[in-house]
Amino acid sequence: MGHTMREVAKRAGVSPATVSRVLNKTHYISTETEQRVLAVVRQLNYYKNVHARRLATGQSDLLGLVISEIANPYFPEIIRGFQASAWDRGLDVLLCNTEYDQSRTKSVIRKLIESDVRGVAIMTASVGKSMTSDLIAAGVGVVFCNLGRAEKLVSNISIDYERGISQAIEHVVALGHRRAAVIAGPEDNHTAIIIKQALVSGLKARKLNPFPVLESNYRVDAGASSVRAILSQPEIPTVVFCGSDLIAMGAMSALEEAGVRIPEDVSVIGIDDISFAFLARPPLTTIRVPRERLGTIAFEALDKMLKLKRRRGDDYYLETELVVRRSTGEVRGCNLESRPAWSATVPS
Amino acid sequence: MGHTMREVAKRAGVSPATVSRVLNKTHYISTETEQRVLAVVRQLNYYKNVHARRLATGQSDLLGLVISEIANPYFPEIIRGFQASAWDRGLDVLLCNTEYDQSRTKSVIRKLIESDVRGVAIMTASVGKSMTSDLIAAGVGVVFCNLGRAEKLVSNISIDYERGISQAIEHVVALGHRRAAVIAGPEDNHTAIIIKQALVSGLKARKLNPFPVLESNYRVDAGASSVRAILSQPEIPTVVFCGSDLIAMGAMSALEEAGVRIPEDVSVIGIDDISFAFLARPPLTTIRVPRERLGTIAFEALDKMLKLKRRRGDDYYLETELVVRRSTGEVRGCNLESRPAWSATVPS
DNA sequence: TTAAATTAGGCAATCGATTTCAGAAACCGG
DNA sequence: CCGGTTTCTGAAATCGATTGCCTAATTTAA
Repeated sequence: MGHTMREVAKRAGVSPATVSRVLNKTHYISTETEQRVLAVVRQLNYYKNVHARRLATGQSDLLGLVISEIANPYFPEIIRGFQASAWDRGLDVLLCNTEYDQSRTKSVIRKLIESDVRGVAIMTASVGKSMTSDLIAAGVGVVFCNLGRAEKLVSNISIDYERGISQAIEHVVALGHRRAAVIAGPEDNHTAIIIKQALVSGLKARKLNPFPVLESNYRVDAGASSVRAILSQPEIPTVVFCGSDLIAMGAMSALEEAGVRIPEDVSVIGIDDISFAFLARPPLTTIRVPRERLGTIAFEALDKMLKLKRRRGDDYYLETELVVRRSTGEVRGCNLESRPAWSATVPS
Repeated sequence: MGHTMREVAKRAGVSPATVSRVLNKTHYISTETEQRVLAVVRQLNYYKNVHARRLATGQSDLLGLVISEIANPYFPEIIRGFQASAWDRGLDVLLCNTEYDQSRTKSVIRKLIESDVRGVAIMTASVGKSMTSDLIAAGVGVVFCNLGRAEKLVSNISIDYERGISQAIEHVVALGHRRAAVIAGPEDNHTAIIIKQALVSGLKARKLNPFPVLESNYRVDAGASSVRAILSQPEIPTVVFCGSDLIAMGAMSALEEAGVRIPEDVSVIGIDDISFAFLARPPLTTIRVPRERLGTIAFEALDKMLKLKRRRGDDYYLETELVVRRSTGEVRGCNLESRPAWSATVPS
């Protein structure tokens, strides 16, 4: 296929060593030779072989980024932030999705080690910390999101959900809400658990005892059955806190289909601020998680850790904040007589 | 960091060659030796180095997938289809985004060649065919979407928009619509152009002269200014065809903010059927493009082409179909008196 | 019983670039 | 004009795995 460095060297009348030095600017080379070499490179349309390079240098200008699922709208901004930073430093990114599958996760990690990546950002919360011991053992730096604390070769980025959540609670309290429900993410995801706990304890602290507290998944149709369960309660909440925007949009969709108006009858709040949150009807009030920044910081955490001789990681923190749109509104007078009508339209 | 094959060989009392053969199952090895080697591999927690492997074999179990932007919800399903198929065959995928940037596209292609990928799927329509001549020259197989025809080392997948579009037109005609507008995608994207032409000619064929025919981009806030332009016309269309779901959702959002009801006042139709289309309010009637399948076929096209000795590509075709949801409805009596009210609410 | 075939596994070249070491050429102050 | 730098370049080892060629040992066939 392509030409080798040796060929370039021959045609330019120099040694391969010189070609390498010209291409990598790693040594004094006379301008004349340099030009000659570059001319041949252009003429031959020469491409260097990264595999050979990586083998020779023992370094692999590669970083791993592990997410759970490419179709989940939570991830694109993270990927973009991470990739952009990596590219700036001349590093490449190997994007891996676990598809929520254990064995697949294992082989993804194996692939990353075999590829001799310099570091790995694990941005999905469905990967147990234990699965990564092989990475550490192989000397690969790791950065987590919401999982454990910094140690050797491990950094962690904690997202402070409390702040955004307490803003959100103040917001709905100010609007007069007294009855709140929670639809949290799946139990096997530790970020979902953190969010749920923050939601429940924050609500309790304001004497809004959330009920019911349900669990959902991260699929697009999530929230529908939860909404059904909520609407079948004797007392319907006036505001529903959702563990993610996806859940919130699913919930809004199901609520509307049941004839419940948002925010007149029920307010809905999401978490993440995915790009579609503002295209939702009504535009979704949500707690923004700075995901592009999360990706950037994940890169920087790795970069810093790998530059250090003793490769101790750091702890990073990221704030969240409330974004008020139109899915939340003042609670209306307690018109309980309209409730039976909703119940009637709810599929059994 | 990790151990080398030589170490494994030494400990197992065999030659590196044997270890390689055991690991790759490429030669007769006695069960006994095999077990001994595998035991050492486990004990040492040995990982093979893919770079060395690729260099030695001159083959790179790597495929490239070029998209324009990870945040665009058009791509996730394509990526998933492509990646899944590749994984099944033991191949890895290098995901590259052009970010709609020429120079970035160039360096992405360079990277792919340097990585010695076996083939590349170019699924963005913002890459000119000319940019890929280097790939062909390097002997890398390429598969396009909606771009040119099959030739040596080149396959193409054509998406047949006509079918879905004509279904959509029949649909709105049946609902009594006579005035249609079009908001197409950006002019620098040839898929957008194809769609626009199909839309306009299909409409004309049914004597629905579309007006106005506007151009938008693929950003989330697209369509807003187009909607403004449409609402300021003396005659407002009863149905708006959009060049993508993203545009459609932006348009719906802007329409609703202007006090126009969907579908009572204006019907909206999108293209793609992205995952959010059915979470839109109202759920979006759209023309489904089978994107996961597109990814799968892209892989198969490459796989087949690269297996052939004379590496001629093939032409593939993909059908589209109308998905009717609730953003389209019967046209109402011509209540022109309500038009000035809308205009009044439109920001100038 | 001997030739041929099959099975097992080692030796060493190879892939394509990087990099250490060392040598040649040019330059410079004294 | 000479020893000492400085600047430029080449030879060759190296990275870690693969694989063609070969040798032995064992089995099979004739």
